[in-house]
Amino acid sequence: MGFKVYNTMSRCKEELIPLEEGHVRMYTCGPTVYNYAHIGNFRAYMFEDLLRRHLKFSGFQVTQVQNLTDVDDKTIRASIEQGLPLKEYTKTYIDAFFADLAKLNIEPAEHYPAATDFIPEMIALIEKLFEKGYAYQSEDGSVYYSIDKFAGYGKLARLDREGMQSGARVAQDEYDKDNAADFALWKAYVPEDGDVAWDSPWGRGRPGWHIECSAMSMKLLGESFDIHTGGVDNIFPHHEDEIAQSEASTGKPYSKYWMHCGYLVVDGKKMSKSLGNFHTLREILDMGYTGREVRYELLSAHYRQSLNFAFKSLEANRAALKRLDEFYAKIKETAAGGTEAGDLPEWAGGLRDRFGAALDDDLNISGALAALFDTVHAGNKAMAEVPISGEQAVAVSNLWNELDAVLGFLMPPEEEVSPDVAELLEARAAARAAKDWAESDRIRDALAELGWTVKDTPDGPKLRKL
RNA sequence: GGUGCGGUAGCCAAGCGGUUAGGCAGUGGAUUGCAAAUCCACCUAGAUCGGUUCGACUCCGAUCCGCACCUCCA
Repeated sequence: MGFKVYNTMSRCKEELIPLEEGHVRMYTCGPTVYNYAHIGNFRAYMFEDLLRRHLKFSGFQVTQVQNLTDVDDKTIRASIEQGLPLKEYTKTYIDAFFADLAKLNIEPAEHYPAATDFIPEMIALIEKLFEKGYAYQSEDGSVYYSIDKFAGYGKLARLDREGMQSGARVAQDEYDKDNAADFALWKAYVPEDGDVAWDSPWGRGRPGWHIECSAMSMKLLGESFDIHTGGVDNIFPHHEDEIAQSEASTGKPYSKYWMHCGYLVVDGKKMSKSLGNFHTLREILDMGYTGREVRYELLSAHYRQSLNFAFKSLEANRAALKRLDEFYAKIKETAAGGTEAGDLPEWAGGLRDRFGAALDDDLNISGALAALFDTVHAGNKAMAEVPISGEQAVAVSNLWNELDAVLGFLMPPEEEVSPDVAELLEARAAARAAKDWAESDRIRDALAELGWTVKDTPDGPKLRKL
């Protein structure tokens, strides 16, 4: 049984069979670097991270490309407002983006092409579209794509061209186009663009939004590749237009599978700047939540489902992670006595298969987590009766590492015990030996203030980070 | 108007035509010097109305409600 993914193109789950055996090439739409990304954006990058990690877990080699959109209306406007060159302006947010990815333990992609580094490729692609008769230049100098020329236009979004109601935005934008729905490949220079412009066969200007993804994906992954992802809001127009540009220029199928994640919502509404209900990652971290807790939150609902963000769930995640950490700590303590990995204890035997099978079903993370927690429960119960051997513990620990390669939140943060904490712990042990409970409790409170819980177990006191 | 997604216990969230999903919270108990952790027990759902079926949360239809997209929002 292979890995089945829901393909937006067919609206069905299909088994993932890469064009090149054993190697999945995927293009994941990345951030527009005009501001800090909000966690709604990271929901998408988190879904892509789970996808790539599960592909690797399943034995595929992965080549992932994630673009950085560093030129568009918003970046240009903001850089001019701040009086900074475009590159300098976007650098801040590109750096912030990578810092945030690291906080969330999102694995880096193989390539992060920036749009402004691929202008020649975009121009070449537009020239090809001219040659093939899909592009035309309007009076203002801009170049448009004629959607009427491309028979497959609308196949991804399943547009009913007749039933389309022109939105307010179309009306303002219809000036020189053959068809109001035609989209820009190249935008002629306007003074508002400042010094952001490139020379092209059609005069100075800058690329349209969709062309960068077509140019960069085909350059780095080939004219046909396996998976293209993004948020559901990208289905139309962005991905539809990418297909039109790419397939018209090459005559070949573009991406084989299209995967789209649902929104992150706050109070039932899409997170957006206009509603003022968005949160950046740094803001959440400043409130004292950890990247790990946010990772768990963003990962714990199925990717095609909308995910309701709430601080209350971050609290719940903290408790759930604590349960996992408690279990793992127990395993590690036992594993310290064994060197070679032995057989898994019976209660952990089916976990890997159950976990993998759940994710094979279009990344059913809930099923995978249920398998994990069931095992923790079974393990706690079994170990309370009969301790496992060091060799078995090593086997469980290895399994945990293997699953963490997919989940990225199983490994507890390092806990370094400072000397004064260690001293307090000893003093408390002495007080307890002398049955001086008042002193013992006082020291426990002192430790709590330093951020540590102490637990008295049959094997002696154990420290845990609060 | 077109297209798509969804409504599951206090909250979050899955699978499944009949057999306990899971997490968090809550209650009672075991354990503990007291705790913590853990275990045991309890609480235990399927928007509404029809239909199919021996049997439906699961399939079909209708209705209601919520959300999103319909030209540069992940």
